[in-house]
Amino acid sequence: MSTTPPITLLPGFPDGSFDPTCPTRVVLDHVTSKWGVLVLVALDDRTLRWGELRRAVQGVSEKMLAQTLRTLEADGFVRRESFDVIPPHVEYSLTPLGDGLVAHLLPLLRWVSDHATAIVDAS
Amino acid sequence: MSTTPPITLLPGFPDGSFDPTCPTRVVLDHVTSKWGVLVLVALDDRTLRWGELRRAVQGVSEKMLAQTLRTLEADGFVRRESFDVIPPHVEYSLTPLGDGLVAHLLPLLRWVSDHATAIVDAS
DNA sequence: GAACGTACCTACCTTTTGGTAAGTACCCGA
DNA sequence: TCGGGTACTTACCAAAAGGTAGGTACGTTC
Repeated sequence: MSTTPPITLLPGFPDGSFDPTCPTRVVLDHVTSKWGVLVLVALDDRTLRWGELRRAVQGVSEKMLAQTLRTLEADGFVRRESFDVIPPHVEYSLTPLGDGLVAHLLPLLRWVSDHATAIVDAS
Repeated sequence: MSTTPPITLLPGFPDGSFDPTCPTRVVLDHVTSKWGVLVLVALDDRTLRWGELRRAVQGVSEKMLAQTLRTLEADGFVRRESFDVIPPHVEYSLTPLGDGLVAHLLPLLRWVSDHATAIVDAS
């Protein structure tokens, strides 16, 4: 009660999701990075090659796609399978962990997609 | 079939959520901005004052909190109520639209929170 | 009367993010 | 042999994001 009131953390998240050093923050930043959501949702229920991903996630640069994929792969959301053939062939898909994440991202993106026009028009 | 194959857009999102100029992208960027998710979830089911929000969303600077709140208010997710008293008193809460959004953000944050430690440890 | 709390805003500077363009290595079709 | 397609990486630069520190205005408390 003396310096800063110890009252306000966050109900329902007693584990410290709101602590800046918490792993939740790190993972949340990866997922909600500029291209994270789009790449993950693009891979929902299907396997795509590098070039297909680029065309699916319109506007992403090669550099950003590579960086995003590396992060998501390191987190265990995306599986990269490389076939050692002469014109390179690489396939990207979701891991079971990625499936679990995307199950929550899809309804979110759907909701945003449904309301976006009204929201932008109003502001 | 001639230049770039017209095959790959995104199934389930024929409206153009993956077009860089689409409103969905704009709103998604606001919501998934560094502090957007945290601020929105902090306001779930309760009204907070400026100072309470700062303490709740640990690590946010005043500048960023103000900027985030202005964006979310302009989008119609957050309501700002200012009482014209001499020590300033301002309350922030979710609008019905904000409620709808947070309904999807909560399970996402819960999932991330539940898996974050394992994910970070593995990478 | 000095400090503190309220809710901000502004200028300045640094850090991070992201885009562009080029390069790599190999093969295939024209 | 020239260009195109495959899947990237790297260097360089611009833009955006974000932090710090200060200021504002007023009243209450010490």
